[in-house]
Amino acid sequence: MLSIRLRDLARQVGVHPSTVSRVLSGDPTARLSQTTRARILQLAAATGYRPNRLARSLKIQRTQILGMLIPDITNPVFSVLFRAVEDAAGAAGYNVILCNTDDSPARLGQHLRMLGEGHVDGLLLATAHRDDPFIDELRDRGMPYVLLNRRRDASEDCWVVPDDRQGARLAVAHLVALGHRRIAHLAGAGDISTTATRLAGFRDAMAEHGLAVDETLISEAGLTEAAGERGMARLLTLPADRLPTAIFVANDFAALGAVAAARAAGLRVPDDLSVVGYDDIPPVGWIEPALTTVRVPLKPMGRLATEILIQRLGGSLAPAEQPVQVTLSVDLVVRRSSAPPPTAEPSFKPRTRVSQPETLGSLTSTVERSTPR
Amino acid sequence: MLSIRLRDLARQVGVHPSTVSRVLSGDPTARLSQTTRARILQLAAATGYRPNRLARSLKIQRTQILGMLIPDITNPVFSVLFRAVEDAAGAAGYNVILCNTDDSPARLGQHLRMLGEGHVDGLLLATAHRDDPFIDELRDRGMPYVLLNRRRDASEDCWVVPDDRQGARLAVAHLVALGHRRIAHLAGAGDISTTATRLAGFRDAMAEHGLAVDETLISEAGLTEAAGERGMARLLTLPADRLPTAIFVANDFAALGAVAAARAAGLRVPDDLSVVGYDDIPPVGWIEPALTTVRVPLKPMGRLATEILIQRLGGSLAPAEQPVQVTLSVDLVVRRSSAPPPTAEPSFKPRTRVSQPETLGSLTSTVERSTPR
DNA sequence: TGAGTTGCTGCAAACGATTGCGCACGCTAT
DNA sequence: ATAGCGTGCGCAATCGTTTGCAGCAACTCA
Repeated sequence: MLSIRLRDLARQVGVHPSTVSRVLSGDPTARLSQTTRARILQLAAATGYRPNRLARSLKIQRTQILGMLIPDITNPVFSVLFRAVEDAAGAAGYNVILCNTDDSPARLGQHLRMLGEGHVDGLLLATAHRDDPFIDELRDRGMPYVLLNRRRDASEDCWVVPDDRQGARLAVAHLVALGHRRIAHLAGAGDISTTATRLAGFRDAMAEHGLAVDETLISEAGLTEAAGERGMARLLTLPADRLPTAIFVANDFAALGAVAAARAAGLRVPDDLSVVGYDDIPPVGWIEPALTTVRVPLKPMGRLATEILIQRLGGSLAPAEQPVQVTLSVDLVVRRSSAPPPTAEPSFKPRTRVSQPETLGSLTSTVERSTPR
Repeated sequence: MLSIRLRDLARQVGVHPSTVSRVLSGDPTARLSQTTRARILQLAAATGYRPNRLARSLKIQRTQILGMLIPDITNPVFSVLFRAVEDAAGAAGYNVILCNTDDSPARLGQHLRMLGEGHVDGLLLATAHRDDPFIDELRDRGMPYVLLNRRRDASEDCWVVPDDRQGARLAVAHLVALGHRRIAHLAGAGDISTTATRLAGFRDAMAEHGLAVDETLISEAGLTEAAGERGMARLLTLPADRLPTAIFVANDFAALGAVAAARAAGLRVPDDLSVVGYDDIPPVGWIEPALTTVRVPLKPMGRLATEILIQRLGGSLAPAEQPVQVTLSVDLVVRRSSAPPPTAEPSFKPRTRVSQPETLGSLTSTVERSTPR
């Protein structure tokens, strides 16, 4: 990249580099004659001069680059999240460096080290664990960041997360309304806020409906399709009278696995077993049966987190500022994987409206057309 | 990011900054006493010193950052591609800035301008059009780049693309072997190399099998689900005796749309209509019926392109070097969306082996288990 | 003893921008 | 005539590194 420099421009116009800099950066305090301004502008346009951002960044201590860490871009949850982040960042003149960690502390640390060496102004983190020590380090070094999707426990971090407690309640309320009583839950890792909250929400919702939680129906499986298969397979070893008639799964991938395992065991979905997933990634609308799931507002989350981060960067970086913590409402998308349980008559209250004063989110459910696509 | 500087370290140890720099960057030509070396290393570790990459980059004229441009990360084709790129880049010590263009020239130009201002060492482009003028500009400015997935016509660019001609032939050979004679094609845009080549390959393959191409069965639709629906709907307006019994679609998204439109018109897939897609994005293995499609080796493509780019960066940047141009073999994944045509008896040669001396790729097909997942 | 070699480190100029400060000029007011 | 002020621009330091070159001691060899 052999490029023309500020100095070259200045020499050609016959002025000092500082003058060119002032003209080009539109310094409002500078008093410049219209003639030199015009000559500089014209020559800059003619030569196609582009300032060297590297030098500029070094001087002004800002790169206009953000870093984003996610487990895996191949997962639609994160690709949608990133897309929203990149759009919002681009609109504000920022670029984004994206790093996949596979939730491995080693890769996380490695990326964080690279990013911490000065090339990024701030960080969007979608990889947080509930007690993540890496984030403390960032905080100590004064690197601005916002957590996305997952958050830490009792922290002073800024974050934007979905209302997972509400999501779990919507799912359970839906299944209960259909007539289910024995409801299982396939949980994710306990050290991740999203899945931990979904589990807690599940327990709460069961209690609110006066249903005892059978601990054998709760298992920590994981968030992959394979994990869902294993978790479901484990449940299916229970004696027939203790089998669940419905299952709420911590995310859509695992739900896909659960459906596969149930079918492999000869069960029909939703006739013999209702399945509710979480996230609403696009493919689950296409499969047979289309999955009932909790929709997480990924795009607004990504946009919001980015705007919060950028605002922090622009403003005073006083670390004493109040952290911004946002919980976004989710909603239930009812498709074809959920139905009344085999033996039961349909619930006498097919559309129960559960009171839940302490959550902000609405309890509305979206019902989608379920015609073949 | 209040950070300790090289100078601070030097002062504490009582040596000149240059000495510290030499120790820390492991300069092989420098002859340094073991004692100073040890003291510097120790203090650096103790203080957690991290060199400022920005300053370093400015000096050495390399940022260790790559840029990648793609239409949309939300499309699995590109998220898998990016994942492979990021892995390969990370292994070589590079970060990657990712930009979505939505195939819009405006956004492309905007991103290219930002990236061209000095923060990236090279570019991976998955957005090329067959006569892309933006790329000429890059070339003129001496910015190293490698095209990925799509390429330009008759150019001196480096690129890594799938063998789309072979892919189209595999698809057609498969359909012909099943007994199909009236085969339609839903094409993508003509100014993009992948889809243009798939169309050309389709024509060639039909000719090779002695089948006339009915031009009314070829339509340029687009690469989205909606485009596939529209394209299929258009075909379905043909009189019954001119309808195709099979359709080869330029990508999986459009194939999904085609399946939906066919069903909406009362056709069964594959009983009344066979559908073959392209790319093999993960969801098409989950849907009902699982889609027969051409698998593109996205991960190897991404890895290879990155390695080529990085090698160029490391070596002499002589622009006179021979461009590296790689075409990767694809293969056919036979699932459930393709079957013999309604009226015909199965082909007498169910597994024809077509000779195609001029392509390098093998003609093997992969047959997947098609049990419900 | 003196010239040449080797081992270690400092000096200072880059890289390409930004920016506080001050100088010189021309104008007005006293 | 001189002080005072506004305008337009140049000077030079700075951001935090890297690196070619020079210099100085101690040691080797004739």
